[in-house]
Amino acid sequence: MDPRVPADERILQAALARIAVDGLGAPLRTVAQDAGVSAGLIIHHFGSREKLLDACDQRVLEVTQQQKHSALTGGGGAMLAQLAAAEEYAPVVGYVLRRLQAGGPLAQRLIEDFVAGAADYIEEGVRAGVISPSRDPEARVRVLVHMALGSLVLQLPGQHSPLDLADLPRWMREYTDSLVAPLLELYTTPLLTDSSLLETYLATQPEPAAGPGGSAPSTDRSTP
Amino acid sequence: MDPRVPADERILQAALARIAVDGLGAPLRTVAQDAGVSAGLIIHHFGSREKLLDACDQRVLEVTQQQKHSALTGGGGAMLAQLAAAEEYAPVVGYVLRRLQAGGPLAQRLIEDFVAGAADYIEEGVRAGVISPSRDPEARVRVLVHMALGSLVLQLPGQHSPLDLADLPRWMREYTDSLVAPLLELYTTPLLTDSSLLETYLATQPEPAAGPGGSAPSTDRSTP
DNA sequence: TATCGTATTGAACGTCAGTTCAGCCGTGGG
DNA sequence: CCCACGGCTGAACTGACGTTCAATACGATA
Repeated sequence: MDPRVPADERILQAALARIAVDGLGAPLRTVAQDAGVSAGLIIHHFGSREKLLDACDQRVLEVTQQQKHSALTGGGGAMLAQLAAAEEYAPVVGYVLRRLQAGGPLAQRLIEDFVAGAADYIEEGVRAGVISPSRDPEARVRVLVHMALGSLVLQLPGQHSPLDLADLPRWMREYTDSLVAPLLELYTTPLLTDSSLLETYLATQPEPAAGPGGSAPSTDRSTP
Repeated sequence: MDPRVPADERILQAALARIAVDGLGAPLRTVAQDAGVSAGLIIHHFGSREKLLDACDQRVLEVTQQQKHSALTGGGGAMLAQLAAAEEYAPVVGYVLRRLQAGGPLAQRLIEDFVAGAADYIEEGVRAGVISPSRDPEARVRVLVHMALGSLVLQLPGQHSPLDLADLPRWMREYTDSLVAPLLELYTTPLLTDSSLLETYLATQPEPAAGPGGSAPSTDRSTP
């Protein structure tokens, strides 16, 4: 790899790409080889494997924060698709997908970020009159984002099958394309012909919670 | 564990439960301890760790096949919730969630099974008049199931955080409950106020594919 | 030039996990 | 009674991986 960029940066990028391809749990030595350095140097710069992953997480958050204004067209995952289209970001997107797949704190954090971003976008749509208002906008956005990201994660190859980074943009585009038609139909024509289900359900439920957190389940992630 | 049931069966059940709790990659020795046998005996009976997982997969398929007629109320994941409610099945459900999380062939297979099951259920709803017909029923079911299962998988704890089996029924119920209100709204009131998006999109697309496989992307799982 | 600190390496270490293997033990048949 | 055999164990082997460490190369500084 290009030795003009400092070793620690090379290591970070190699780690993002390698983990995107091989999944979390990619061996340190593999990352080292990709970066053209020894395994010991990674420890020297980052302290431990864990810390290296922390640095990757940090980098990811920087990139996604800076891209926050991106559109969430189509249900949520399209921001990722859009990012992945700029091929320099493919490693970051692949890493994000692997993180979402693996679960854990960063996954939750990223999901919340996506929810927040989508909330703004959806609200705009509501103001513009192209999206229906909701009784519980927070809960609705949460559901939409969970479904969009979740269905994307389900398409990932196994944790030990490689993810082809060069092919990632095409792959994501292909999948999101396959979703557009049924999603548009689903979001245009009501799935349920009878609104009595909703009404009777609402009749038995209290008003949607007003405070932050909405109707999400317990946030205790330790014993779900 | 009860020594009246044969050792190989005890091992299988221990493996299902332990993997549900600790994720795939739970050490053989841990499973062995749970089953009250030595690690060597697992190899003796199943040949290798890989083969043991194959046996678990087989067992899962038997259980889900036999439960195929279950309802998919609420969007798809509810079959799992229903199964998990019968606490003897909690290990199987946990194992399925771990498998879906990890991706790979069994995950794809299970998803396809769920799609098939949901297709029947949805079709019934359409005939009964409570669910709108679709231009592309297969694609619609696929999207619904992917979204339902995907959002569920996203809620799982990290692969190395334990999943509390005893709490699984309550946990799943809590999550699906939190989905009911926004989902009912989403499926009763059109999200998009204007059908022109759908119409203009359909105008640029050919008829939905008629053959099996629908509008799914390439089925090549090796290099997505 | 001498020196010091930083970057970097390659070998070695400890651990963990899957697998192998030699043997033990109880049971049923000769 | 003896023995063979299948279930079963525990120790040992092997490979992978994170981490440590002593040694080296290099560049800045006095």
